[in-house]
Amino acid sequence: MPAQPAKQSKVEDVRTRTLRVATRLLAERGFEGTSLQDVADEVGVRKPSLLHHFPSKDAIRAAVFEQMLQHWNVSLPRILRAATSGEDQFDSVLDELIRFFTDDPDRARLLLREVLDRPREMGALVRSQMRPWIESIAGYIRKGQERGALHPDADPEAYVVHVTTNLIATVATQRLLGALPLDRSVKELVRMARASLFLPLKKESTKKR
Amino acid sequence: MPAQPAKQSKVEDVRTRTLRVATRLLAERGFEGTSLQDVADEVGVRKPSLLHHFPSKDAIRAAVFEQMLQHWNVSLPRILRAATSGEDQFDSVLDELIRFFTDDPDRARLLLREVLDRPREMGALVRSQMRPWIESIAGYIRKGQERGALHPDADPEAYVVHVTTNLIATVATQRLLGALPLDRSVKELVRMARASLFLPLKKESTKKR
DNA sequence: CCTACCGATCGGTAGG
DNA sequence: CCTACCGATCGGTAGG
Repeated sequence: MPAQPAKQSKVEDVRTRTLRVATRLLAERGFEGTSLQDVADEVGVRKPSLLHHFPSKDAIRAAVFEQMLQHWNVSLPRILRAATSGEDQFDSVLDELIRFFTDDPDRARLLLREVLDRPREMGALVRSQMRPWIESIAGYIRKGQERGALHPDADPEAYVVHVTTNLIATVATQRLLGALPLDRSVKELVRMARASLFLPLKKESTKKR
Repeated sequence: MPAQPAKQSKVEDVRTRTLRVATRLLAERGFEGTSLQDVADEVGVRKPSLLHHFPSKDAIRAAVFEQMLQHWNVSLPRILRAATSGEDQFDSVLDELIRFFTDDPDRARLLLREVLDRPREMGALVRSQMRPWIESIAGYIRKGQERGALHPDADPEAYVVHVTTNLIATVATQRLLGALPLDRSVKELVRMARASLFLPLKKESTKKR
């Protein structure tokens, strides 16, 4: 039965379990609120064993964050593809964005904590990694404005940032506050995003459909 | 020259200075990321002196938070008055809300951290303290919907929560990310809030003005 | 991946 | 408001 070689016989190795446990604890309690002992206890090893797999506590935080960035880089092509495809560009992009954060709400909490705890580092990361994505979406909005299909006074960059910020904050604080059901919050967020971007249909313009 | 009685001769007493310093540090670094030593150093006293004025570190956090709630309770009547006054109800309420958080961005950061760190306690507080305010504003929105002046498919409670959440998250992360200027972000937030609530003017309805 | 241990710092107390 | 001090826990290392 244990036919696999020893190196991969474990269902899930310590490194993988550490990342999974640390993601949850760092999202819930923050970096300073999470001790290596907490992580070790839930992983099921002794504290020094963690530091065999990661050189320091901060390296665990960095690895957790990078893992999230890798998930984002997997989702990003789908988002940008959605932005160039046919009709439902807007809903497709927003759906992918919603999926990314609702798939694992810890992503939203982790991101929010990083922004609060490490503003300079996150600012640099936004400028280098997120900016191109924001500009890409903002570019499509500008084209829509030139076609007369979108609100001409919308500020494309600020709009994209707001929709994203609102989504992250909503997902991060949702199950925590437990006030409104998440699907109801997200539905209203989508309605607000649409209503504040699309111009109401006039009788003249669109002919097809 | 030192004509004042000794009891109030200090420009600012230790308790007041502690609250001011702790507000900033707790907003910037969070509860677990701030030590009593950090606070004592900036206040300019020894650590045990803080614990003469406050029974514990958690009591300092609670006092800082309650001070913010008191500021909110000062602003709240102005907000609700704005909601019942004449024409510019919407802008007045939103202006007061914007003023509350931009007056001291640490309020937004503190609130966000509390929601992340103490979800259950904050959930209870929202339900007991914020709910009436949310319902009040949502009530005005419902009336507007019945008059046919506002988007009929808007979800009033979810709408109010989203505008507030977005404002808090935007102010909290603003100077930190340093991407868009705050006034530009806030301007777009107001535009989005208006455009997603008010129906575009039709030719028939309004006669006065 | 373990036991054993390190110096530093934590929140908090005693006692004046 | 201070000095002196407490036990507990922190991240991390030695060495096997």
